[in-house]
Amino acid sequence: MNGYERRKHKKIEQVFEAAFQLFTRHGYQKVSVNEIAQQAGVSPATIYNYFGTKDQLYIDMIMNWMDKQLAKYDRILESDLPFPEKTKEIMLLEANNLTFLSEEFRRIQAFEDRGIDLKIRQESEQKIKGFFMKFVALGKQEGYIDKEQTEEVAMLFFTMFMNELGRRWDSANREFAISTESLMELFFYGLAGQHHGGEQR
Amino acid sequence: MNGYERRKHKKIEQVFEAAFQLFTRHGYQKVSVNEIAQQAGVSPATIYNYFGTKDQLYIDMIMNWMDKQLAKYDRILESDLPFPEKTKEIMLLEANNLTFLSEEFRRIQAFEDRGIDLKIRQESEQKIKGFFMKFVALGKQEGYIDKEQTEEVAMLFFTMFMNELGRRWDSANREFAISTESLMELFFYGLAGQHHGGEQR
Amino acid sequence: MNGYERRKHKKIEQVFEAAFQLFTRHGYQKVSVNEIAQQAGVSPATIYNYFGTKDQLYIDMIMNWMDKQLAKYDRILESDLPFPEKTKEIMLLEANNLTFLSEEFRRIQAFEDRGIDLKIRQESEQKIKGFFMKFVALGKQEGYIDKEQTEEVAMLFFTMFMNELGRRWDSANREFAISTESLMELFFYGLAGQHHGGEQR
Amino acid sequence: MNGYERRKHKKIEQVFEAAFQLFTRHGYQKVSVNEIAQQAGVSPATIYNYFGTKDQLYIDMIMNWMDKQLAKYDRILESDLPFPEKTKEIMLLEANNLTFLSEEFRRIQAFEDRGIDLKIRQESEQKIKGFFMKFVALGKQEGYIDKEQTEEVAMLFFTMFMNELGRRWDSANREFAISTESLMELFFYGLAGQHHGGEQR
DNA sequence: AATGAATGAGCATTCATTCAT
DNA sequence: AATGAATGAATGCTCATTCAT
Repeated sequence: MNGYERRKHKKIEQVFEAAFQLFTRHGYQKVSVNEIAQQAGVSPATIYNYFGTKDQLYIDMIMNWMDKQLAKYDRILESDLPFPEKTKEIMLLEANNLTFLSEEFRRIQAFEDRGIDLKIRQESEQKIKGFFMKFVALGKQEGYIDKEQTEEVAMLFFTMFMNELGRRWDSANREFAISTESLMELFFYGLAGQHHGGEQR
Repeated sequence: MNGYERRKHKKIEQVFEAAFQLFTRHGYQKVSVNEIAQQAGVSPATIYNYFGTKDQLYIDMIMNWMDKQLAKYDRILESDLPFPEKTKEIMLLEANNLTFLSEEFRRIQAFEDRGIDLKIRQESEQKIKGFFMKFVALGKQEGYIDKEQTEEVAMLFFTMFMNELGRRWDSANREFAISTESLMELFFYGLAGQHHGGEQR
Repeated sequence: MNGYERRKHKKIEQVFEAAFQLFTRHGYQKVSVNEIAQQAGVSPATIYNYFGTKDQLYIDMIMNWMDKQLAKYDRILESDLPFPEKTKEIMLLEANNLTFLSEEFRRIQAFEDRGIDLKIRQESEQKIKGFFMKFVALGKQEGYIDKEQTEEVAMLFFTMFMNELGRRWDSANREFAISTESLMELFFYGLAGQHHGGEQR
Repeated sequence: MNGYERRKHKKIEQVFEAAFQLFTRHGYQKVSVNEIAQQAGVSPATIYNYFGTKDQLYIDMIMNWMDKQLAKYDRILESDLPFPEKTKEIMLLEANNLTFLSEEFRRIQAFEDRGIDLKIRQESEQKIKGFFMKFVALGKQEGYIDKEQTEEVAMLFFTMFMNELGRRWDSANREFAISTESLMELFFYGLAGQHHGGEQR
């Protein structure tokens, strides 16, 4: 990377950071490109030079952010912790960011019809899936996940929890924080609890 | 109700319906009051006569909608179905609406500081809680919910599922629909599944 | 006046009073007909039944108010006070209303092109002029007004003072109140003061 | 000033001019920002880029205009004319603008509570006061203003005349124009006239 | 390559006025 | 005679985007 490219890269990073902060704090619609430009210390025109549209800036920023997150999770997965600890770790580590991730995923779908570069998306989704496959496989292997469970269902269940945790985290200061113990309990054994027999139903 | 009031009531309902459709389809920010007015067949000024602001229209519409939903759920709760069937029914019946409900709840909090009529909100929240209390009590009584479980945690868990179902429903046409069987299974017995012993951990 | 007419008259008076209060406090443009209707305890439609337009309401209200004011001033003129006292009395009595009167007069001119009933205006102007003629004649007779002075010029001078007094009165609570002594002094003897010789110029 | 700044400055001047014309002709409320933009040959957004609000545009425009006026008056004060001539000159020179100046001053006070930049205002008021001090001092020195007169009262009296002149000028085409001779006479010697003895009162 | 300046289309909101009852 | 309800047109202001430099 020469001088030009380094500066360019740095500006892009500044834009990503400003965009992330503002979008997560106030939502996509409430943040103007000019605000982002100002906070990033560049001109709005520069943003358009790089990203073309506000939508594209948004998407690129998410992708960038997601890559960073997944790298973190991978590191945890490869650590020596027992499975439930890894789970808790990942869930809690960035819980306050997770709502953002999942909600934005849906939003991205709304953009699709505008000719977004699908390759990047699919690539990222591939990465997410890769992470989950590893996660579920590990859980099964260590006996914490029913072997009959498909990866897809487990993935859904896991993200569901992450989302919810993110939500609770966010509003924690307000009404109630949930005990992570109860949460793990629910995660692994459901509403019926750990000690249910099999007689119902 | 005389002629005036009947017409007034009808117009309000038309506005609620148009607002619901448009807001759920395109999101709060993307829908203009004029659009709603047009679709409802009234003038924008009429909307402002009734609701005062776009925010308030939004909130009132949600409250109205929520009341209707809860009435439906209540009816199901009071039916003769077995508990898991009731659960499934409620979760699925209006699954496509549920994302909306839960996401909007959070959004409403953002309005709070603008002097929203708290009474109405609290009243509605009371109703929701009332429904959950009944639901959880029933589940415990019929042995499907661990008696140690608090209402709050159960409530969280339930809404979490509803949200997720709503989400999947929405994108069902695309990649994967989840089997409701797996879902119920997860709901009651968690990731570890129905037949786990107690030996792990 | 029978029952109908009495009620009608009363409503009109209520409207006049509300309109006067609101217009003087907030200005013509900032006050809506609906506000006036509400404060007067009638429906906006009623106002339109009586006055036809906002403009006309405005004009009628001014005329009504002016008649009442002039009646007061007439009573003072006919009293036994010495001329400067009468002058001071009239200037101060309703000083806080005067700004309104004079400023609105100009505003009325802006309405003219919309076919306002000129008769009423001219009639009122006639009354004002009548009052001034009496006032100036009295002043001359008692030696307080230079006999060479025309009525028109004296009238202008007098209203100028009234206006200014109104203004100062209004902002009195804020910066400076002017001494009525200085004012009277200026009124009768100008900037050069009472004791000027004739040597300048 | 480079190319950018020159163009920017020019646009601002265009906006000031359009705003001045329209506001003075039709009043603050009757003129829309879009109209000003159109007459100035810029987009409404440009106006908002520079001024932020209609209120602020208004205030800035007044301040700009006032500075220009005061510069003119200063030049007259420093000329070789005798004092009454200077007075007449200043009063008449821009008489048609004066109503505007004084009336708007009051209006500006109404803006105060909205966080207007007080520094600019105070600075301008300082300038006005500076002009008056000079004016009154000169008048006293040349024997046209009673040495007992305070600056404040003299200032009030002077602006009162300016206002009234402005008013008459405006409606000059209609009913009566006032002779500047009479006016000067009144200004210096009041209603009692130049030749009054001291025997009244 | 980067930017300051400019914009047009759009949005929430208001208000004088009308009309069915 | 009086009104509650309804409205269309207008207004202040915003923002994604473009363009001259």
